[in-house]
Amino acid sequence: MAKALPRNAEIADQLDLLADVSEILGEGSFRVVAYRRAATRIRETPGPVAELALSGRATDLPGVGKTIEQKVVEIVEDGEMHALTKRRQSVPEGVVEFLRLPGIGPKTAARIWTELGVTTLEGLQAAAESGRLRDLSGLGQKSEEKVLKALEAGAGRKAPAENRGLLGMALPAVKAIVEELSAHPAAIAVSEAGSVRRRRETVRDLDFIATSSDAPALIAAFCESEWVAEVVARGDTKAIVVGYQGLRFDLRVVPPECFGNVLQHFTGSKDHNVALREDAQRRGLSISEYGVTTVETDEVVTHEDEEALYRYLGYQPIPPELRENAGELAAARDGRIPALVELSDLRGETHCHSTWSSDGRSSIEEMASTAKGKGYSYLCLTDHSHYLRGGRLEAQWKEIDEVNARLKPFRVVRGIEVNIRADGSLDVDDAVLAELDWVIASIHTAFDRSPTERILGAIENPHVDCIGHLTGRRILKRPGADVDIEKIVERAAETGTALEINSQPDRLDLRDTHARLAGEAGVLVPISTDAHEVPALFHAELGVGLARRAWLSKEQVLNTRSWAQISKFRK
DNA sequence: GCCGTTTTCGGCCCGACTGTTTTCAGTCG
Repeated sequence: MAKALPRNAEIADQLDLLADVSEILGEGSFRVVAYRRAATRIRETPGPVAELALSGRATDLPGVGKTIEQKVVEIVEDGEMHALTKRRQSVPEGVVEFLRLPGIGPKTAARIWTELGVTTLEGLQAAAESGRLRDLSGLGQKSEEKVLKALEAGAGRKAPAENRGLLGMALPAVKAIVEELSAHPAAIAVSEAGSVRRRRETVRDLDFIATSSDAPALIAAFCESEWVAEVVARGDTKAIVVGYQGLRFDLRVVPPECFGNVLQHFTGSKDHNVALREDAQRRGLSISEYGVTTVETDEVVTHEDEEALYRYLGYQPIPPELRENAGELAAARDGRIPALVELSDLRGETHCHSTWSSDGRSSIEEMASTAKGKGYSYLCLTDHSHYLRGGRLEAQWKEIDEVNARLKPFRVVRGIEVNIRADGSLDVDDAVLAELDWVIASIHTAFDRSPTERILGAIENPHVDCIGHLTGRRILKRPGADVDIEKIVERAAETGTALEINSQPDRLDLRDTHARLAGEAGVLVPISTDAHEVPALFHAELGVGLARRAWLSKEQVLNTRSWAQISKFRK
């Protein structure tokens, strides 16, 4: 068997570590920024970057030049990045962990190491407790307290991802707060901001921007809401509170004339803003949250809304979901931002369950009438295959027919979710699959046993219409199968097999970069909920957010079509 | 180390906050 190529995440981690270590060693900061930028780009690339590097095409990625490409090749050919190996020999491992503590950056970490001789988190704790940390100029008692507090909370050892929550958990709260603040008499405009507005799959702090006729009154309403468990900070124009679910909410009230500038700034992403500002700077403009300054004349222009701001800077307005510095600025400059799919474009559900699956909690009729109430015209009922053996499939069809008779012209489609076994076979015979109107094939077990080959096998089956939750990941819990996304997308496109965006809050699978690749290849991507009960049908909104992050338009999303149109698309 | 609708060399986002300081470096988002 050929040597496995390093995953993009591993390459990116090594570059980030190289950046950390280099920074502690006091090396040129622009090189450090370059390492980090390349790491982010590589982490967000859907296909294997190692393969690109080997064929000399990694330099096509923005932020990756000849030198970094060579470093990737080193990982493949020598099993290590030499620059990293060399620097790690001079910097103790524990010193890198100092960087994760609040208030400690590379300069401070280096001084704790070289001036105090402390090289471990335990040593750092001891130094802080015995008051030796304040021996360093610039550090005092408060610094010691902050370090101790963070260490006691387990910081340093914890991966940053563990502090994040699912978008699906935060979004309902965010929408409720926007609604509540908007209804306040002192509110003029209220918007969500930050990563939740970009619909990132996980979020940490939740940001709101508002304009108001009476800022302190709006701040007061925010801080005194009944869902607030703790007020962390409260001023006249800014407040931070923590809700009972443990989420942190941050409200800023700003003057109406610069609402667009502030909202743009706090929506991010950081990388998008940096790239936007660099681009502007080359044209003699300086951008901040307060406005756009023409450097030569010192003239400042502010904007009440974001669209006007982007137009002033020479771009098409860029939807928040695209602001990740992944090509959106060049596209917006050339007028190539697509019209992204919207929730209201969906016309049906393509993956859901009922009480016919033992983990389902709602009846067929409950699911169907809810879908109908949402304005859908069809719902593919795709109960798990193993609950439909021994005549149960026919019995289920009888119930479907009865429901259809009652809900006409709404249609419940006879579908199934078949399991792709560990050996790659499907757990339902082809003869049975041939009788169904919609077949989803999914991996549910043995994610590490040749997942790519098993999925490709399912794609080749003439009865399989769609692959369910491609990688099987559970966000913040398990990483999902390491699939060869390019190969899968290619065969899916050639065979006319759909690849779903599964909207379950902890799945969101295809993930954004994979869905973007699928869309570019011409694969039709349904946005499904995989709902096992009525309320989960409303998770479609999360899938739509993901599809928008993947640059997908209405035309690229399968279930923006009628069932008659989809029937024609089937193999 | 990367990059170019002024550049293949000489640039590289912007401002707030913190803790420690009498003017600022480091950190953070």
